[in-house]
Amino acid sequence: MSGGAAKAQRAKPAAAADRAVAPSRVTPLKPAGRLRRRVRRGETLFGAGEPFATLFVVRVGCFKSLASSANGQVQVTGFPMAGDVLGLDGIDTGIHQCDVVSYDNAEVFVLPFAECEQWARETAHGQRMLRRALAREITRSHDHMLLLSAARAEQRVAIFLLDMSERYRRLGESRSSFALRMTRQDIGSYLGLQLETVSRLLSHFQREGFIQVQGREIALLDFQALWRMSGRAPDSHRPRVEPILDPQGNLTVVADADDGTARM
Amino acid sequence: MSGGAAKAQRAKPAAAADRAVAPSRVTPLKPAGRLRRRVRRGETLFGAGEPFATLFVVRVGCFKSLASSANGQVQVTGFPMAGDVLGLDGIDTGIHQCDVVSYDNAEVFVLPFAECEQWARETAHGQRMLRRALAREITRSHDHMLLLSAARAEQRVAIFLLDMSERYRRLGESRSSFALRMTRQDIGSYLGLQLETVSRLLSHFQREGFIQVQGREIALLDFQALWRMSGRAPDSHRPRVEPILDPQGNLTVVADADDGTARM
DNA sequence: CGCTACATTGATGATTGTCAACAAGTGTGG
DNA sequence: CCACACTTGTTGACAATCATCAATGTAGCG
Repeated sequence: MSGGAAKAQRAKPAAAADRAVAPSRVTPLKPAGRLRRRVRRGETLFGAGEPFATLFVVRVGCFKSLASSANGQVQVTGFPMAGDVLGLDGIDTGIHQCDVVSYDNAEVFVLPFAECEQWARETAHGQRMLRRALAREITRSHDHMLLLSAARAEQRVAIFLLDMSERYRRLGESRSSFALRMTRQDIGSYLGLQLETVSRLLSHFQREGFIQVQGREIALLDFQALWRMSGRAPDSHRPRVEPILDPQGNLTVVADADDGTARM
Repeated sequence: MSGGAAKAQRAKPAAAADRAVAPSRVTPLKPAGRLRRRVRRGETLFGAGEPFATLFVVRVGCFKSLASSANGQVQVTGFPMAGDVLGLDGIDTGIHQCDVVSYDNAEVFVLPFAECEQWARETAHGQRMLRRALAREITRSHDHMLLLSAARAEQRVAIFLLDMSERYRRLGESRSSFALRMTRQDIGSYLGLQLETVSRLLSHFQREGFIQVQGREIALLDFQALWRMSGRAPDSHRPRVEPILDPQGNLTVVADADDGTARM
């Protein structure tokens, strides 16, 4: 289905390739930025074991990424949303290590990895982008490992809520009222908890007046209390990250003034 | 001390740089491979918050890497040993996110990141090496996250023992008898357990006859039983990784036949 | 409307953390 | 050489957190 749509778009890279230089400093990424793929609710963008060929950048929608161990257990490792890069896990071995499944009818940019490599080789900015995407994934993992090994259930859920809030805020939506896309089970898997524990703690937070819950509709009422529960400082800002999407949802690159080889 | 030694070696990159082409297919990496740094027992190779300038490859010794969260809690994220790459966590932000501390009197290769970047830009192999080092870190993290969120204490310890065994084997040492370098507390931190739990389970495995423990001296007696405890399949081999050190402990690169730009 | 997936809540127990005491090993200084 | 402090490791008793099992409620969807 949408796999067919993707194929149809993949069939015309040459056509996209001959749009040559763009003069502005911030330019849409070409030709890769032209390739898009729609992913329908519940559909798998790529699966573990499949050969790795392209990276993706989420344009709209929310996904879950699943890491599965040899013995067959599965864990949600993240909830990629607009602006996040997908597929990095395949770079090492050439085989995807994760499943990525869409919660919504989503749309992603398709970045054939061969082009990414060339872009990285030819431009300092491309190199930096790719490398940072990888490194950020590492620090993200470390943060999550800390949560999984040290934080208590109450903290985990509070951190999850604050994290989602912050991500929605960055996407220009409300930070205090949003609809979660994922089930309690997926949240639990992500946080290393059982779904019942997640449900109980959400109810608990609601009784305390910190949040309001109605199924997947969440309203954060008392950020200070949530920060207190989370055991973190409210000002524990991650270093600022240059967004990969412009406000219109287009893939952008910042051309380097000092980069003579940047001629894509 | 060892910082001084490193500085003295850093002072002569030009001298090393003019050794031109090596004819063999496997060549020592130059000039970066010439730079080494000694790290003494208990010394910090680099610390979180320090500016990132170089990558390291462990030549001899065993380290622990520590991730610390904003609220001050610390977790051991790994036990880097010979052949492992250190410092990748600094690439994203330019600031190290981890502390890395040596258990032994160790020695590392110093790879100034500017040179790594150039190497990556100029050679396909360099690019691949760097990217794979990053991506491998990601899959390693995912594996560990699975362990932290799903495995029970018994499984974690069994997995830890089998993992250490496999790593010693790859370094050419015995896979069934080795001396751990780290304390029970560090093992516990790494596995998301209390030190008492680690100690108890080691004792338990010994009573069952799976292993023999004498402080940090470990002998694995029944691999099959350990695999059973671990809940994993014995054949769950990670895809083979080209080693970064040759048997003599020198840093090596494999020259690409198909890489015209590989002229370092 | 009924099926199905998802969510909530309660009761119970297992796993593991916490606290505490003690043993063994190591290094230091008198 | 011994006494001493200090770190590390072991083991036990107990408590707390969270998983498990089970029942019920609710919302979406053909």
